[in-house]
Amino acid sequence: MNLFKKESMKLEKILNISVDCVVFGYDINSKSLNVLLIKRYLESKGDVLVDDYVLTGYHVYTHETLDDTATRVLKELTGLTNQYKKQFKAFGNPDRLTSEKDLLWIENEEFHSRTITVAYYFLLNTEDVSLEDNKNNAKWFPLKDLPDIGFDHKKIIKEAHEDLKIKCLAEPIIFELLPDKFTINDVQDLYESILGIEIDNRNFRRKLINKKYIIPLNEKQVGVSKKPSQLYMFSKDIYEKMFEKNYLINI
Amino acid sequence: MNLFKKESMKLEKILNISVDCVVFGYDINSKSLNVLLIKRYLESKGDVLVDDYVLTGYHVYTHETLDDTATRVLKELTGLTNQYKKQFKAFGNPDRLTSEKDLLWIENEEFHSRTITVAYYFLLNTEDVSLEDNKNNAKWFPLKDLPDIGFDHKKIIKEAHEDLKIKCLAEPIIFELLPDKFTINDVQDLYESILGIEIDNRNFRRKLINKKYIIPLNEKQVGVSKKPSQLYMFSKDIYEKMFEKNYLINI
DNA sequence: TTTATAAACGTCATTTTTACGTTTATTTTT
DNA sequence: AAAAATAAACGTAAAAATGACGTTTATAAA
Repeated sequence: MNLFKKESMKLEKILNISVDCVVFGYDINSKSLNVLLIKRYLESKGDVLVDDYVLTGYHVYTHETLDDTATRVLKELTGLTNQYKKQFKAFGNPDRLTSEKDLLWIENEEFHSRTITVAYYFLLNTEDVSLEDNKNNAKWFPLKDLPDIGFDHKKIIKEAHEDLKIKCLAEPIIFELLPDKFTINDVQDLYESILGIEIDNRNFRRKLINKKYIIPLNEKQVGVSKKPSQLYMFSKDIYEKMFEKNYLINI
Repeated sequence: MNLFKKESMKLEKILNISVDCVVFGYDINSKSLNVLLIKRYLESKGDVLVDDYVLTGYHVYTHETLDDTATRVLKELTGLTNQYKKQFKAFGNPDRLTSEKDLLWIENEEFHSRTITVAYYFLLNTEDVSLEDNKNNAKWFPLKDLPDIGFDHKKIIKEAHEDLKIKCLAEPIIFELLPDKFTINDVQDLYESILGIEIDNRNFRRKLINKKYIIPLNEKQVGVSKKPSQLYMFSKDIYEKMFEKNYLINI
């Protein structure tokens, strides 16, 4: 988006179309795959009417692309702009926002109950996000221990996770969730978190170390008790240069 | 969709949301992967204003799911209702319907220029569709030799094809494009059409024959010159029973 | 100095893939 | 009726990848 556009065009929302973002963040210390959610709270006359969490999202503006909407939404919540982003599905069931809580919430907001949302997921590592004084009461939740979630966002998170599972097997997007310098075990732990499986460390290590784009650094972990492990980085450049589509039919 | 809904609810279109369908059909005789397109023709005072092809699609009704819209659109064009269907992407660039021809067309129609479309693809075999006296002038075109195409539908077809390429490597959707009885070479030809690669017949044949869900029939091809080949069928049942998610990390 | 432990390396059998050569069954031609 | 042509189908051996383990090593803590 350029400034010209921003200033000269009215920011006109499309009231029945939104983008919702599943922000996945991996916490390398707790080895937890997390989702960033924002608080939805409404009370009236002392009664708590709505108190749960939802995905971050917003309407699409008439002048912007869906990708731009997603980018904007992530930026507003986290300040980040260059994270891996994938549009994975549109959700448009007529009853998707029709629970009692959702209707109460919508009354207070400026959007239709019959809204179709285009869902994206983002990949980043938890440490890159500062949640100090964010207006939305955003909070990380482990994917395995989600709170009460509004709208149809639980379903959206589940489908994002399914897409991520498939995608991380075929593309090196796993590194988007890790810091620049990581250990082989970090990668394994993350795969195990995403896929919900156990992997043999010795075989996994061999496989990864043999990749030319997994580059050992002249550094080791510091501040760990026990043997500190070797740090590696992922070279996207090398990956892309050596990449040739592998048409392995695997049915 | 049930009759009750159909009769009691007004069919109210959401004017800025549509579903477009990329109908892939494989023609086993010509070994051609085809796309079903409908004619878009407009003239005024003897001048031909618009004359090209587009995907079949329609608005989403307020009371129906996106999946239902796609199913409805396919049925109206082909009469078919049980084909493999996949929602693969939403397209919502603000300029996606703003070429001169598109604007002329839209004037005559009942939808917004700022429409977001949710794109699906369907898989079937060309022979299952009868195009006799269809109102839309629908026609099959080889994916490799598409005509002049309106809106952003060329892009949509391209992305559908990319999704199909990836998907057919990991799931047995290839059989959705073939007749019930097929030869090993049919499957190979189809993979080659979709992926645009050449496959070693001897290795491919061995691989496929060893699958328990590829079942040899007591039948051979008839009416071919040269050695007639063995016919096989695909058993979805067996596939699903023996299936266990294979978490092969392939990056 | 010893101990505990996670990291890192090694081995071998099995399976899968790759890259070819050969045989077989059928139709068409002679 | 035999021969020729050809697509279908089968076979083999080397190389690569995987799976299932056992062993060694480097470090911090005891």
